[in-house]
Amino acid sequence: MDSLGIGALARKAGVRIDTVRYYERSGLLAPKSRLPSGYRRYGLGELARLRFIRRAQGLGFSLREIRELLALSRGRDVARVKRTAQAKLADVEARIAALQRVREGLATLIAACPGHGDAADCPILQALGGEGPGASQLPHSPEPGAER
Amino acid sequence: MDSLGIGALARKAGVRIDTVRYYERSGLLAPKSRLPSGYRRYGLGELARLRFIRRAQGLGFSLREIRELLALSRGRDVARVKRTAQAKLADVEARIAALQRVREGLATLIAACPGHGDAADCPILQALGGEGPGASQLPHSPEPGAER
DNA sequence: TTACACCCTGGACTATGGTCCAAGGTCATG
DNA sequence: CATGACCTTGGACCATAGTCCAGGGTGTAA
Repeated sequence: MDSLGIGALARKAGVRIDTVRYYERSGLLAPKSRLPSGYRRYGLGELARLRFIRRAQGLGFSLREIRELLALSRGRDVARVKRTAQAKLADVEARIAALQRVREGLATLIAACPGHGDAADCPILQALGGEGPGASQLPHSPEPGAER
Repeated sequence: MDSLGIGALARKAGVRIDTVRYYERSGLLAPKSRLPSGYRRYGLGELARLRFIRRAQGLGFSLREIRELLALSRGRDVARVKRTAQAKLADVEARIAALQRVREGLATLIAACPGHGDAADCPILQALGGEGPGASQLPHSPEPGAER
C-alpha cells in the first residue's frame, strides 16, 4: 500500500515529524486516515501538499497565507490564486527596492571611508552614530509598524 | 533643557513607550541619564539613535544586526568599522539576490497563469503542488530551515 | 515472546519583537 | 495640597514557526 506513516512522510518531504504535526494543528495538513491505534496514515496527495507548503514558504509565504492559498486551490478559484501571487510579487519587489536603497547608502559610505585615521573622519560613523538628525545619508524606508 | 522623558521620546520617534524600554532591555538604547526618582531622560542623540533603529528595521535588519551596526560607532577602529560595513553590504546584496530569484519565479508563474478556468491549468498551483522533487519552474530558494 | 523502532498526546520551551497590566511612586499645574 | 498625567518595575501575554520531552502505546520481525 502506498500509504505512509508520519515518519516516512516527514523523511520524504525533508521535514521533522513535529513539523508535520504542527502543520496539522495549524490546519494545513490532515492525515488521510488513522489506524485504530491512532497512528496517522498519509497518501501521495498529502505528500504533495506538504511539499507545496515547503515550497510556498521558500517563496516567502507565511503559513497563514499558505492556508489561504490551499483553500483557494480547493475552491478552484484560479483568479484569486493569481491575485494572491501578484500581491506577494509586489511585496517581494518592494522589499528588493528597499534593500537596493540600503545597498546604495552603504556602498556610498564605504567608498567615502578611508579605512584608517580618525573616527571623526569616518562617514560611516557620522551617518550612524550621528548626533544630528541621524543617518541622513541613509534612505527613507518603510518603518516597521507601517507594515502590511 | 532639550531633554526628553520616555513618553516624549517615544512620541517623537513614533513608537510605544514599551518598545523604548524593550530596546533598552535589548541593549540598543540607553537613556542619557536618570532623575533621582528613576525617570529616564533622553537627549537628541538618543532620539537619532532610536530613529536609526526604526529605519534599519524597516530595511529588514534584525535587532541583533542593528546592535552590531550601532556597536560600530562605539569602536575607534576605523578599519574594523569599514570591514564590518562591507560585510553588511555583502549580506544585503545576498538578500537582494535571493529575493530576485523569488521574484523571477513568481513572475514566471503569474505570467503563465490565465487567471481563470480550471485549477488543473493553473501553473501556480501546479508548480507548488507538483508530485516530483520538482518545483522545476521555481527558483531554488532557501527552504525554511536552510535559513541563515 | 521479546526487542526495538515507531507512534501517540499534552505540554513546555526556543527565539523574535513586541504589548499590556498591576501596583505603586513622581511631577507639574491650579 | 490635590489632581491627573506621567513614570517605575516585574511579569504575563501575543503571534510565528517550530522543537523537544515525558510517559505511555503499537507494529513488526526474529
